This record gives sequence, structure tokens and C-alpha cells, in this order.
Amino acid sequence: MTSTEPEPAAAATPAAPAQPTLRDVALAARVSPMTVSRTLRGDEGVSEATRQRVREVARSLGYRPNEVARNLRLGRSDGLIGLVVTNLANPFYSQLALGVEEALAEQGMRVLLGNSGEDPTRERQLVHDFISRRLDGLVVVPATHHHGHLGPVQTLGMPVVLAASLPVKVDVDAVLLDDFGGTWEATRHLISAGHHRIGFLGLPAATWTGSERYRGYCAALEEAGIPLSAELSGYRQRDVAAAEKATEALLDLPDPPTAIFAANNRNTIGAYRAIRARGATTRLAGFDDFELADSLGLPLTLVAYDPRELGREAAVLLCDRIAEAGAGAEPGAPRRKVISTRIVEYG
Amino acid sequence: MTSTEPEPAAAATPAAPAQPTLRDVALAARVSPMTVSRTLRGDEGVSEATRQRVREVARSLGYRPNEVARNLRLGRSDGLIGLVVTNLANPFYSQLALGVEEALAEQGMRVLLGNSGEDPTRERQLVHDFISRRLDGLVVVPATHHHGHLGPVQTLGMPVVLAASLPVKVDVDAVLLDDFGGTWEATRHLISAGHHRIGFLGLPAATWTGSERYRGYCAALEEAGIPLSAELSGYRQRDVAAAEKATEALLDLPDPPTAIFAANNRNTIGAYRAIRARGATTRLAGFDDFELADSLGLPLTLVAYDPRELGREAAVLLCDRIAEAGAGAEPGAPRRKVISTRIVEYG
DNA sequence: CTGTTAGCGCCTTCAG
DNA sequence: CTGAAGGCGCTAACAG
Repeated sequence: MTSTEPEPAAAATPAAPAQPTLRDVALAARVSPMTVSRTLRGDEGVSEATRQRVREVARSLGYRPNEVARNLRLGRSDGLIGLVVTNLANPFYSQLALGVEEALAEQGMRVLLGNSGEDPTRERQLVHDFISRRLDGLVVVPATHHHGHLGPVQTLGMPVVLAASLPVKVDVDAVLLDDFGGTWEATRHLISAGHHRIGFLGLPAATWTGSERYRGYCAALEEAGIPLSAELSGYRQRDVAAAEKATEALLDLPDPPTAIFAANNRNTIGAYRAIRARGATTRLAGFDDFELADSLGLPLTLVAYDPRELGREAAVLLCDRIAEAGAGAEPGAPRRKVISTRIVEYG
Repeated sequence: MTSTEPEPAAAATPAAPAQPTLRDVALAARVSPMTVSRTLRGDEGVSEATRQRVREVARSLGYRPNEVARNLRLGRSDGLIGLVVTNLANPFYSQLALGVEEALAEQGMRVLLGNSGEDPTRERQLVHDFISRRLDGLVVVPATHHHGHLGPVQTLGMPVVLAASLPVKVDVDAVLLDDFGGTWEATRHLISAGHHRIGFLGLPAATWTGSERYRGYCAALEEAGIPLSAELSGYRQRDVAAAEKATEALLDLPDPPTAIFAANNRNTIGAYRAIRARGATTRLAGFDDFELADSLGLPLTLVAYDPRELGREAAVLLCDRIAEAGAGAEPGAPRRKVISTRIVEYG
């Protein structure tokens, strides 16, 4: 292990009152394991009498088939998907996770959860662990632009779908937001409301969403003939406290912005706090909708979309690939799915 | 299948480019599978020469041990925990999930996620699926007070920990909030601030947290010699829209409450919306802290605690039990852990 | 209708 | 130091 983690699948020794096996049921019902297997799977060709008896015994013993052994024997996978998100505490990711869970549950599949905490090392560990567990596929919200470990070769052909990030140098599917379009539109709103000095609170520069949103901001400004200003658009952060500080710095400028676009919900909330604390009249806009956004007591323009749908679409794409791989087909070209955004006005 | 779900572990047929097995590596390295196994596990007793060669071949083939088969052979579990929550879209549960994930990751274990959507049938399905997968244990936020299906699970050697709910007729561990104490304290705050007509927005009557919080409210009133009023404390709901309506009804009373205690974050937000829409001066208090609670422009008293800690404690309790079962020890008496709450004042 | 054989991928045990 | 046998729990395929 290169990590600080004890063991991939450490766990404990077997439980004391071991769960009954097919053999136990067979012994108790005085038939062969095969008969039990057939009965419990509803296979044809078991007399009603024994069928009855086997079922009875199985129930009284609390028998449950061991899906692990079952799947091993059947040479098929366990119907398990790995989901790696950067920060489950952010409602964006928890709703995404919910979308994935729901869509997969409809297919009888389950989700193995991994939180990378924005740490690329941790992300790689999780991915490796998931490979060893022979999962059917992965949905990953990458922590950085390093996606090398997610390529088909690295993952041994295990399908991977990226969420909210364009794959870099790897041929995998991805579900994206209209980061550029949404930001562009929101920024234009600000401009057409008469704002010419518009601050931008960005995400770390190397992130896909961050750069796309910045691009959208730049495009809107350019169209309107407004020059870019480094002092107005230089801040990059992803937590509320840092965003609040950055906003204070913007407001402290000799010629402060009359409006601010925040690149995600953390930045929007941080900016809101600073603006409110100062009693400033700075117009605020941002990417991501969030609960109570309508109740903050100041006008707010947000780029809204459904994070759950993003998760659902990622799951759909992944299931497609899994089916494709299962059919032994050659993997087709990488797919892109874009979740559209809409502008909502609050306050 | 009694459910509408396709199959417990449906999934697809095996992937096309099958992942290499120990045997494949052995063949390519011209040694026996045993030697490969030993080498890759870092077992003693393999000459440096073969060791080198095997590692080389394994890497070039992209070999990854099949943890599933490994664990089957070792007769041990996969280091997997099942987590069943009622609604991952509620920040309370997603933070709880994060706590569970983090605490377990420290032990090299992983979390299998299940969202019951408050549906007891779905909860039972999930639990059964988790049993079949031979997980090491379960953390469950039960959808109802029916916990009968969880007893047999534990008997079969799969430890269960309940979160935010007192076990009913089953001997399992549980992590609870100080529902009674928190509500009692908050209600007393309202009373000592001069409020005598205090509305109560409750959760469905059969839930543990709901009834404990109601009890706390009742206790505070009783102590102060304030009679209970059915018209003030009869509403029970768990979503924002219903809470908003209930609050409107309270405000429409001939003699409306001067303060309201809301039994969870959904109710608090619903109440907030109604109060604000009416421009009422009703004093608001509630269970659960939430982001932006300080920014709503009205005084707010909340019963706060760390949901992540709740998840973490549940994981710790569960790991204890797993270790205990692993050591072949007799299971001790059910444990209770209470997460304390504190009052926070906003606005 | 029921049982036997064999093996999924791996590892413990025992021989060489 | 290395290999062969056997089996974890289950089920196809083939007897009887």
C-alpha cells in the first residue's frame, strides 16, 4: 500500500453465527444443494412437495443466497457502480449522488460511495479500489484535470463516465453542464441592466467548470466591448470563507464593481455575506441554484439546473456502456451529454 | 421477486476484454498461479528473480486482484457497509452519509448507498439486497417505526446500527440526537422570552424523533404551566410546502401563536416562508441548523448539532460490533450513543 | 424430478 | 523456493 489506508478490503474475520449456506438448507431439508438452488431460483423441475419443504426450511433458517458467490460462478459482475465525488457536503454533489442512485436502482444496481475531498491522491486510491472490486463501472467527478488514471487502459476496460468535467486525454463519456452558456447569459443580464464593472469570483483555474464559466464571463464582456480587468476577475476559490474575503477585496477597490458573478454556490454565498455585511448595493449573480436563494433580501440572478438530472444522465450513459461491453461490442466513440441551464431571478 | 426491481444484482454479461486473472499472469510468466499469488501479496519465499519477473508481467497485463474471489476464498467479507437513508436530498442525511463514509474509509472500508425515499417497502428491499451481498454491517435511518426486519439481520451475524431512531423490538445499537432535550431547551427559550402561545409544527406522529421533539415541547410548556392546545400543536408534516400551509393555518387562528417551534429543517423553512409572506412577527425556533439560517432577516433560534458526527459515531459503533463478531465474541448489550445539541441564536 | 461433476478466481495446506 | 490439491458458495451441464 502506498496510502495511509489500512487495507483495501480490510474488514474483519468471519462473523460468529455464520450465515447459512445452500448446503445447510440442503442438509436440513434432506435434499441435494442443487435442488435447493433450483427451488429458490424458481427453476422448473422440482416437485411441489420438495419445493414446499425446501422453502420452509430455507425460511426457518433465514437463508439468503450469497450473491457474491453467485455472481462469481455466473461470471458476471455484482451490479455495483462506483461513484466518486469531491465533496458530499455540497448539496450539488449529494443531489448528483441521489440522481445516480435512483437511476441505477431502477436497473437493480447499487452505488458504492467514495468521497475524494478534492484530493487527487484519494481519488486515485478510490478508483483503484473500485477496480479491484470488479465494479461494473464508475461515475467520477474528478478533483483535478488529471484524468490519466481513468482511461480505459488504466481501468481495464471498465466503463467510466465523468460528471461536470470534460475528459482530458482519455476517451470516456461525460455529462456536462452548459457552463459557458449559462455564465454568458447571466453576465449579459448584468450588462443589459447597465453594469459595466462586473467582478468575477472564479474556481481554481485548472478545473473545467471553472474555466468554462470564466470563458462565458469573458465572452459576454467582450461582446459588450467591456475590457477585461485583472483586478476584477482574479480571485479563485471554492469555499465560502475565501469567497467572502475575495469579495471584500473587490469592494475595497478604489473603483469597486457594481455587480459580481460568482462561479458556484460557495462563491455566491460568500459574496452574499460580504455584500450584506458591508451594506453594499453590489448586484449579485452566480452559478448554481440553492435553497433559500430567494430569501436573502437582495436581488439575485442564478444559473439554475437540476443536479439530480446530471447524476441520472451519467447513470444512463454508464448503463449504456455496460450493456455495450456486456454484448461484447467494440466501444463506440466517447459521448457527451450537456445538461441545459436556465436563468432564475430572485429578490 | 416481489418487487418491481428487475433483479437484485442484475447487471450485464461479462465485459468483452475480460480482465486478466492470476492464471493469465502465471501463464505469461511461466510459473504457477501460486507463485504469482505469493509475489503479489508480498508473501515470503519467492526468489528475487521470479518475483521481479512476475511483477513485470502483472503490470504489463494490467492485472488487478479480484477482491471478490479473494474474499470469498478467505471466507471474510468485502469490507463493505450498507447505508440506508430516507432522503439524500436533505442536507441532514447527506452529511450523515459523509460522516459514515469518512469514518469507514479510515478503516479501509466502503459504503454501499441506498435511498429509501421514506418508503418502508423500499427499505426492506434494500436491507435484503444488502444481506445477500454479505455486507459487514448496516447503518439504517429507518423510514418508520417498523424495525422487525432488522432483527433477523443481526441474528445472522450482520451488525446493525440505527441512526436517529430508537430501535423498536430489536436489539441493535443506535445513535440518537438529544431530541427531547434540545426541543425542551429551545421551547424554554421562547417561554422565557415571554411567549405563551407557542405553535408546534411536528413530524409524522409515529417517528421517534418526531415524538421525542413533541415531548420536549410539551415538557417545557407543562413546566411553565402553559396548557397544551390541540389547535396550536396538531400539524404533522415533513416537507416545506406542507409546513408552509400548516403555518398559514396557525397564523389564521383567531388567537394566533406568538411563536412557533418547528420540528426539523423542512418545517422551519416552511414556517419561515409563511411568516415572511404574511409579514408576521411570529418568533420562530426549530430543530436542525442549516446554511443561511443567519441570513433570513428574522430572529431564529435553532437546535444545532453536527450530522456528520452522528454518521461518524454510527460507523464507530458498527465497526466495534463487526470486530466483536469477528473475534467470535458474544454480542454485548445494545448500545446507545447520544449526540448532544446546542442552542444557536440567529438574526 | 433429483443428484453428480466441475469450476468461477483465489488462497491455505501440504508436498516436492 | 515452488507446485499440486482442495474448497469458499454457487450453478451450468450432464447424468440417472
